[in-house]
Amino acid sequence: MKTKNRPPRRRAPVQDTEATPGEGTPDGSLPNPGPEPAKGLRSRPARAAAGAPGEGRRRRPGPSGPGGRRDSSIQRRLESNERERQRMHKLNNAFQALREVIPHVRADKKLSKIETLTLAKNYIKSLTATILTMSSSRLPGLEGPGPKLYQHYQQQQQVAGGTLGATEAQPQGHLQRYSTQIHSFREGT
DNA sequence: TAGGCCATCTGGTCCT
DNA sequence: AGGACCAGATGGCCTA
Repeated sequence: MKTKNRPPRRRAPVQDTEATPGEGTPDGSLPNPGPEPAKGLRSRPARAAAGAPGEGRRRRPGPSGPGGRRDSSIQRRLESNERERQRMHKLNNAFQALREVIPHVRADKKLSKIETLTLAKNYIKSLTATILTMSSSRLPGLEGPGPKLYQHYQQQQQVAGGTLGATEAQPQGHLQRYSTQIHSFREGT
């Protein structure tokens, strides 16, 4: 298993190998805003540096076509890139916040995104199972939140799709699955 | 070196 | 119309 506690990386500022030095990239984070002859997709300098290996994999040119982009179009694209970056940063912040509330063993190792989501899902399920167990045991056989909660839970499980296995449909299954998963992460599998 | 994970760019589509 | 969202593509970093 690999560790994922790398320090946060930031992609090296794009320095267009094709762009004329001194042009564009006002903050270093922008790609070749220069007069790129608009292959539509050739904005990544590394791509060009790599000799455009995926010639056939290129996406088709944008609406502007092979004729090149106008300055206003480039400006809009750069603004869009910046918004997308901010959006992804927010998403990553949310992932980090989620990591911090999920109990897991490998405190020294950063959970990957997929691990975070998977653990969170099973953690929620295990908490749900715990609540159901506690509430139903407190008021056994009497009208109270317990039985209703459990009925509601079962309904939700059915609505969630019949794809759930028999074990999955039972509260105890979630606890077991979650603890098993934590254990597997600890083992690094 | 291969594979996993990630950041970023980009064009298309959906939504307000 | 403009921004948000999404998915594909690509390259960098890191570990086994």
